[in-house]
Amino acid sequence: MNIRDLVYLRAIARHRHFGKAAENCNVSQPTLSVQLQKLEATLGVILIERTKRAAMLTPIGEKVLALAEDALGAVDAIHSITADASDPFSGQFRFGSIPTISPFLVPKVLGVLGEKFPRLELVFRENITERLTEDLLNGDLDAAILATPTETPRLMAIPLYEEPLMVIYPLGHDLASLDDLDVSDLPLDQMILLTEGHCFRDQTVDLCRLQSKMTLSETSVTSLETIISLVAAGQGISIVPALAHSSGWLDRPQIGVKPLRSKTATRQLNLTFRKSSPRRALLEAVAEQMARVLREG
Amino acid sequence: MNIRDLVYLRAIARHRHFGKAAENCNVSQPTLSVQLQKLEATLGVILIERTKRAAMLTPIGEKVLALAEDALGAVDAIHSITADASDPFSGQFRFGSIPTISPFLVPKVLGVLGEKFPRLELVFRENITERLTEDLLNGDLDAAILATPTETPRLMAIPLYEEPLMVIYPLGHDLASLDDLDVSDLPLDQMILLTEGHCFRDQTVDLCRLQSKMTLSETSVTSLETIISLVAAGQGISIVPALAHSSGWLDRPQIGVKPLRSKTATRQLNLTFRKSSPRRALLEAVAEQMARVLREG
DNA sequence: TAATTATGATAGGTTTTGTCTATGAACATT
DNA sequence: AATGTTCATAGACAAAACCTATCATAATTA
Repeated sequence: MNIRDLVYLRAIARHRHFGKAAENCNVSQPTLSVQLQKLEATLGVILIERTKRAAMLTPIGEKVLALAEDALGAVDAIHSITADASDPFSGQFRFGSIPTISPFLVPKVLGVLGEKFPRLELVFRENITERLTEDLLNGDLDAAILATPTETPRLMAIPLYEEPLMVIYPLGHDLASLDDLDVSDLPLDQMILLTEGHCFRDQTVDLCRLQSKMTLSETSVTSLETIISLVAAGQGISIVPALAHSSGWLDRPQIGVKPLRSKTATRQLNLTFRKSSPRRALLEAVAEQMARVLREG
Repeated sequence: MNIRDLVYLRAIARHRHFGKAAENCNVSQPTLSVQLQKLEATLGVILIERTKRAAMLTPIGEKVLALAEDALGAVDAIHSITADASDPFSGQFRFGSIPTISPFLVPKVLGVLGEKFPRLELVFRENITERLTEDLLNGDLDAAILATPTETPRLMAIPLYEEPLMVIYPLGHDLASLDDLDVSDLPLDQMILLTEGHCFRDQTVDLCRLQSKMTLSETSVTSLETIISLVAAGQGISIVPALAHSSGWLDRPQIGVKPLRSKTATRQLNLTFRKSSPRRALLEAVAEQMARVLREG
């Protein structure tokens, strides 16, 4: 059976006339005759009672027509939702980011994207890199802002921003007197870290292990906010992403902030998504907006 | 768009794999690839995100699939109701008969048809010939038991029974002494007739005008039952169909019954229906049962 | 009653669509 | 690097839909 046949049936039922129905369907009258006969043959039932005066539905034809209208309604609905969705900048856009980025970036990004792509329905989800990657792979997420290069073969990334890292310390700390900080200058035993699972912890730890021989502290907390509070309370020092500074999170009287000199003391923010994603154009446009927000603040 | 394409979409969505879906649909994998691409092209939307690992639905694909399932459900329903209805002795059978037949015939006919055709859903409607003919023509009725030959060109009839006519009179009436009655023997001024619209009135009047010069009475009532009551009360005589007699309606102590001698004093009962009716087999079987009931009582 | 008109069915040929096999390209796994 | 898996592409072939021309039958009109 063909959807076209159901359209023909509907037309014949409405016009009660093969010729007019054919005209309405933009086909010839024999086409309609033949196709309806085929439909009737496949169903094993006479749907239309033919007269020279009027073609009328049989009782079973009425029932079939009612169901055909249901089917055609669903098909029409498919056409209408896909017509809307053929605009690449419409529909849901589900993206995530990691906890060490989202508080500084996402509020602004949501605002800008909402303004630039008003037909886009934005859905945001915060999680650690591992979970976001899973969600990307199984299709629950369209994109994620990550700070780690994509190792998963099915994913790819557009670079957004190379973010410097900053040292924060209590104002009275020895570090306050040094001008140009390097990792080797840091008292690593005083370092407050994020707990396992945060990619930013791994990056910090790698950086320290690479550039300093001092033993790392084992103090760890679950959020940058807690780190900042502890530093403000004079409980240690830490390394935080520059965005935390430019977003005003470090504007506290008890905290000093200094950049790290090393060129490797940065993290690379990327917009990561499936290589197979059919929404490349949208993803690139979104990445461009995000990069602009990051550059221009 | 083709219903088959929706089946393919569903299969790919379920198996998340073109090859397995193709196997499931009994077609080759390229067929599925090509057809899905065509579907996506006509809709202007990517429905499936292809990976070497799994083929997964895009968000719009999910929505389209949901609607496709609706459409396929309706199509399945069409197949299932038509499979049931392909039995010619199933479904609704809507028939009617005129008031001067139905009380004697329909109770028995309903019983017999219900027994012989248990899958048939019988719907009965009593009305005068004119209304029944209208209902036949516009398709609201499948058949009607009428006592008039079909004049309408689009209708045809199967003869059921040639029914004699009987004279009824009050027991003390003059007619009681005559043996073999003819219309010309009847005192037409005492005749009680049915009201206009009943074909049986017309037939009676025609018969009397043809075979007698006496002026007809103008007394008329709306039912045979009233006629019988009036005759029983000694208010006149009448002509009634033989079925009224054989059905026991005339078994009253005050009423005498005699047949009319004339060979034209009969009415022909027919099963009338549209020439174009697609249910010829059923109609003929039904007519046969009705004729049997009429013959065998 | 006969001619005319209207309607749906049928036949034969053309175009469009669907399907197959064979093969290719991209990626994942060994 | 080699192998295997997966979907896409190409070209040939088959099926289906469609069109024009024509027919048969019924309804209408002369």
